[in-house]
Amino acid sequence: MNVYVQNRGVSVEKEKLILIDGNSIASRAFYALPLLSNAAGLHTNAVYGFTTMLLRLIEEEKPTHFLVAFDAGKVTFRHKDYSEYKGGRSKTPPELSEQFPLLKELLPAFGIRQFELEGYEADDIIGTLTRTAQEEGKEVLVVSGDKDMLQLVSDKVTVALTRKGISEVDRYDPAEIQEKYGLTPAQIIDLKGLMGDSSDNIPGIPGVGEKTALKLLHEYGSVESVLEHADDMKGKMKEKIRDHADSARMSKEIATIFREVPMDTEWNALAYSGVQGPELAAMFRKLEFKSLLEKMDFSGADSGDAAEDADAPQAEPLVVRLISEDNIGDLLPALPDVRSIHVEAAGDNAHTAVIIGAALRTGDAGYYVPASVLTAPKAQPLRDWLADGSAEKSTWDRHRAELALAWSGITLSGVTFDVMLAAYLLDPTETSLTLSGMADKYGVPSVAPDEAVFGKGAKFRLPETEVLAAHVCRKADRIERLHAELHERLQEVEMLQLYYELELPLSGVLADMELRGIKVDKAALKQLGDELAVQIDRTMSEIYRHAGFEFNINSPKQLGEVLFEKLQLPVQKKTKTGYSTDAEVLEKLAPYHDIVKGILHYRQLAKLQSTYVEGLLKEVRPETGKVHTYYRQTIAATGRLSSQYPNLQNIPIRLEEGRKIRKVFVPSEPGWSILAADYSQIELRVLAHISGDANLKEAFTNNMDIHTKTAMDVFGVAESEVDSNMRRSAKAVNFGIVYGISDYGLSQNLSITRKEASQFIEQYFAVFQGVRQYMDDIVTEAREKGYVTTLLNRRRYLPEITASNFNLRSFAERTAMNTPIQGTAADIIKLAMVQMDERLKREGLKSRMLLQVHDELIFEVPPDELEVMRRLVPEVMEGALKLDVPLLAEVNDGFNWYETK
DNA sequence: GAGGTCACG
DNA sequence: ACGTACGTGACCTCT
Repeated sequence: MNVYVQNRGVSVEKEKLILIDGNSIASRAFYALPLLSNAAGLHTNAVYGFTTMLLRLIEEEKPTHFLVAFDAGKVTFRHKDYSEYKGGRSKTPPELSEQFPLLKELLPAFGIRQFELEGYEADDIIGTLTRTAQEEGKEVLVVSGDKDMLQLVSDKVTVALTRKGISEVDRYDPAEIQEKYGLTPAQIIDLKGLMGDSSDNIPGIPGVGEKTALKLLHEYGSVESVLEHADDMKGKMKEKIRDHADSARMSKEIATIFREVPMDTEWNALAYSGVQGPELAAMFRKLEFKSLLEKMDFSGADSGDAAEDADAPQAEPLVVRLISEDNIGDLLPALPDVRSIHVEAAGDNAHTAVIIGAALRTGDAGYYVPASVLTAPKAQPLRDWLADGSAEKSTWDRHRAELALAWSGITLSGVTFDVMLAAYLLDPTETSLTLSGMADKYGVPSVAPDEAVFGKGAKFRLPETEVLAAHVCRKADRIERLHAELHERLQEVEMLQLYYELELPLSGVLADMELRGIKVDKAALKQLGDELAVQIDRTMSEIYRHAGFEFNINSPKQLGEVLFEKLQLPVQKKTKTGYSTDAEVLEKLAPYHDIVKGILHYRQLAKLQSTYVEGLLKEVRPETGKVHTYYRQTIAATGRLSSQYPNLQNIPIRLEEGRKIRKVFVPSEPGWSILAADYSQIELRVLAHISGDANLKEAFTNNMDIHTKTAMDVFGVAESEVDSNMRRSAKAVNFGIVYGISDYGLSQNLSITRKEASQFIEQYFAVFQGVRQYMDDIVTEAREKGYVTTLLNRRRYLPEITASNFNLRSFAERTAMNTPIQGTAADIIKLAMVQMDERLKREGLKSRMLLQVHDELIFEVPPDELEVMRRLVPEVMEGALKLDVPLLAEVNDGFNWYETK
């Protein structure tokens, strides 16, 4: 809040000091946030949380004075009085302690003073400064996660305590402490004296918790007074207080913040005059706080290239030439010199993105061509150049550019390097894959983030033409620079083949598939929707009848109230925010009340209606009657594709009601067929290959039913003795193996005890010893190298594999086991797609590849090619990559997607 | 924008 | 003891 005081007609900002307990806030942030880390492997989550808090405080509080205090020294004066102080506290995890140096480096960039003194804790420093500030009549805000700080509150001193994580704080003034505890700030130490504090190993009076302590204080006022009146109490309480009187006195003393730390308390020494822009930007870059870099917009208005810090490379000024219909003649002679281009288009969905303009970078200038000029008749030579496969250019996201241009009737080819794809291969877990971010990450001159130039969401605006042109040209320039840099890095990690022979060609294949789209029978889909509407209506009435009133079934909150409060059904599971009502819970509740079946049915129908009928209908292009999904090649950490607008990789199949949705996906030409081919057990075959397990390899070489074979081995029975239950268990074990098995996960999945699950796993490893060896080896390898790879050398870094936190480390270990399997399967089908595309072209077939769903490919096929495609597709898929076990692809066709089963 | 739920491999 | 299976995207509610 910004407080102004009228002072002789001039508004003068009131002085305000913020004091932060550095250790407390860093540790709250550390435990509240996932364990982020930067490319150098340094963990940064506590620093990140700290940073967001600083930014918020500066923005909202407008402090004039600022200091962060830290604990210093392992032994404080408190230990002299009480040697057990903070005993039993688990020591600071290394992932947190390594962040303190970063934090102490960050604060100067914020322009914030910091202070620590051997033998004292942060709260003593803060206590001392609040005392002197208050004596001078200054206003203070103390920020901490430690309730002890409340003793410092006064009419001048407010204490803000973090609540659930660090995103929110509760502010306390004397009135609020009175309201919440019925105590004065000074009595907070009495409270501690009585109840103790297990986290600091302060004993208090055993058996006295917050409730009792408050009751005693409300009656007697202080620890001393409580002890004096011990005789007035009865029974156990009397004994407890008498037996632990010394403990209570000492606890109170320990909890009292020392406010006479020998230090400089000069007010002016704490003055705060704002952040050090370039230093802060440099720190954010080092820490890889990309979202903050973008939000802060360090580029400023003076110069577009001002974002660099001292050590970042400077770009020489770029000559920008604005192209119009009148001067397009100037551009044409320069085309042979163009090295990189950038197509700027607005919108997340590449198929509907609106082209803003394009920049072309030659040796000595950047040319900016607005969209209106791109499509003008006079720009035909430019469009011919864009479509010229022998005119080589590099891009950022060639796939997206190709789609956006195609919908404006412009062809893009000749892309020989795509910076975005390269950056993805170098780190497929990169979550904000932006050109601006990659420029900073890989040490080429900065470029402003798009958000800083355009704004985001509803605030999206085109800046004036000169600014826009300069920005897009600068992007083209950075693409050229990153091309050289990333090519070299790909070479260093031996990914050139993966890049040039698989990912880059695939991006073109994907664009072609998506532009073709798949035809949707809209009338049939609407018909399905009408039928669903009737059923949904009926199911809703039934649910309301059981409940006795109407409510929003879609609201988990309202549904929870109905089930667990109104109907008193037994609570099975809680979520962060309340009762869990997911399908697993509802299944368990079904025997208790008839309403539950209705809800399960309603959920199923509602999902189909909203996502697969209404959602899909919205995505059908009126012009073509088709849906054009947008495959994303740089999202999944394992190398898989993902699909959006609409997602065609999660169309229902498991339940018959949903599976009917597939009937509306039809060929785009009359008389043609849909043909689908899927890999059989590709992940387990991959596992057989990379683990080299003899038993597993033999099973696939003999083309056995793998789940039955697993059941035979795990249960030690003959094939004829494997019943459906045994096969089901074996199947679950196989899934578990692929996911990086744990006994707990398997026990959940099979509803068996952990012990039984553990025995299954043990049995499995006894007969598939090569698999066990692989699982052990891959985790060790991940720990040693910091990453795992697929068969085609796709790489995924796993910094958390060495975490001291059990959960984080276990997660990383399961990922180490799973990623080579899932990722190699992704490599294989991607290879098949590139090869399939070539074969279709080479053999002049009219059949078209339409979709990929992780382990299957879907085509539309004219009648006269059905026979050849039934043979060709499995042949290409099975031959995509040679493994130690055969790959098997099964093919089916029909007149719609549903019939390909 | 986050959280819950559920669709797929 | 810790508390999860691996990888995604869309829709809905609620803050």
